[in-house]
Amino acid sequence: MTDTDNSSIPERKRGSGVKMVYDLLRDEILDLVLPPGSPIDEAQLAERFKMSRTPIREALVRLAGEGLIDTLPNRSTMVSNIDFINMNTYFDALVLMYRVTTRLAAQHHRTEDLQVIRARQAEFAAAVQAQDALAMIATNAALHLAIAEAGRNSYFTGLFKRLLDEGRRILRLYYQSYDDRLPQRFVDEHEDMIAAIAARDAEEADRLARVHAEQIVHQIQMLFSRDRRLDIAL
Amino acid sequence: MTDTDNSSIPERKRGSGVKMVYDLLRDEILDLVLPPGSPIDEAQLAERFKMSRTPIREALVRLAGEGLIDTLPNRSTMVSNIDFINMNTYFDALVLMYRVTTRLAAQHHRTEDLQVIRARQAEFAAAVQAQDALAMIATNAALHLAIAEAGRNSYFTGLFKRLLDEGRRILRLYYQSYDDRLPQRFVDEHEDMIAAIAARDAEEADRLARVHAEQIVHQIQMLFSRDRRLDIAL
DNA sequence: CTGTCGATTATTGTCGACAAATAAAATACA
DNA sequence: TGTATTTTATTTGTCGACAATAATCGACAG
Repeated sequence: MTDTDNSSIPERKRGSGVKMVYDLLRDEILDLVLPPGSPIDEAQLAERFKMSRTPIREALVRLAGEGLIDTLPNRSTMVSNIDFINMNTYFDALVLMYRVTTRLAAQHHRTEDLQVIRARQAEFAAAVQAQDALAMIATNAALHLAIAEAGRNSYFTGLFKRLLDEGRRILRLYYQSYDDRLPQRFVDEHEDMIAAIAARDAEEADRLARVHAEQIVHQIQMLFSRDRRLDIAL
Repeated sequence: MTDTDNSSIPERKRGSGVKMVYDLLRDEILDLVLPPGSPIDEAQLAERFKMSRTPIREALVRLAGEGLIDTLPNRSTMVSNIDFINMNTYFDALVLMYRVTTRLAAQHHRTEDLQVIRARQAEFAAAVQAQDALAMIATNAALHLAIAEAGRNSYFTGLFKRLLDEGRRILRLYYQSYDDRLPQRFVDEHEDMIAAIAARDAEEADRLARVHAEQIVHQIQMLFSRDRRLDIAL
């Protein structure tokens, strides 16, 4: 698994290595390619990327800043665990952000925003049709971020993006539990939300977003209460 | 300003240097000791703290991750500017967090939480009495964080803490504009909020928090629209 | 006098090596 | 045979030096 051919990229630009390592590790962690608890070895990464430990270290510091890896002083560093204990508090925050961003979108969107939103919705529907779990996660996030953008509050958008990223691992578990048979229902709910936004009905948009979010959260909670094996596996 | 006597701490423990530099720079930035735009020189800091550039660099990476410093590649790094353009979006987020945390506190607090909250309120009142602006910022944040803790949602508490930290520089400008003659009104509003929490009246707690937050925001906006010199000064 | 080009300089990004710290292994001892 | 202690090994944290890059300064042409 360590024999990825990187001999084809012998030349790197100064300063690009950190970002490359950071992005790659981040994706691998969030997509559960590196499951929680996986050891992160600096020397190994240094060899793999043909660079010194210094830039590797910088990437790891950034990942640690986002809470994606845990570093015990002078000892090993590993992929951080998914916090199942505080999961409900996370979901509360997620529901709130769903509501707020959708409500603001209904209030402040412009006509051109709707085109972007509908395009994202079409992509999500396509992912659902194709039964591609990873694409569903990505396009769903893109759709809701497009809605958030239409709300014209960059701060909320940033918070929301952060929140979605943090939950990506949980969503990954959720969607893969579906075995890629998937919820057409989400597509319909999205359609209703978009309609409410277009009608500038803030209250209805808020309500629909709440129902939509709580429904997803409820299903995820069902999954984790039904299937305790996941706790052991991680 | 660079001749702080650090000769008295010749011995540092392995790994403590990064945290020391990080904490110090963070405080200096947030308290406007290092105003926005101040250059950050690695070599200078290395000499000042009698350590290599490597740990300095790690501290800077973390600060950059929080957006407190801006790093242009291969060139200088400086204290980041306060984002006055998106300030209103920040305030919206702040108001929302004030409301949510206070509402949750009314719903979920335990009796022992109230003791902590009242202690923080007393400290805030003392800071107001003493006309100590920095202490007011700190104790006000501590009070609202205590309320957030009582809401029993660690995720919201974390978000709120982050938000308050990010706004610390703006609040610093605000409070110092008061010339330390200060709003007894805030103390009273806090009292009302605490009473609503104690009575477990979520709606009233939410309403009071909203009024409280919007009132502060309004005053800050007044300050910045009245006093455009601040834009130039930074 | 002004603008462009090139050399100098200053600062960052990266490297390889060493030192400190901890865990694991090996050894001594009861 | 089991436990305590020493030794070894592995990995992290730190250092000083070097390489790359952009700003600065100055020479020179217009």
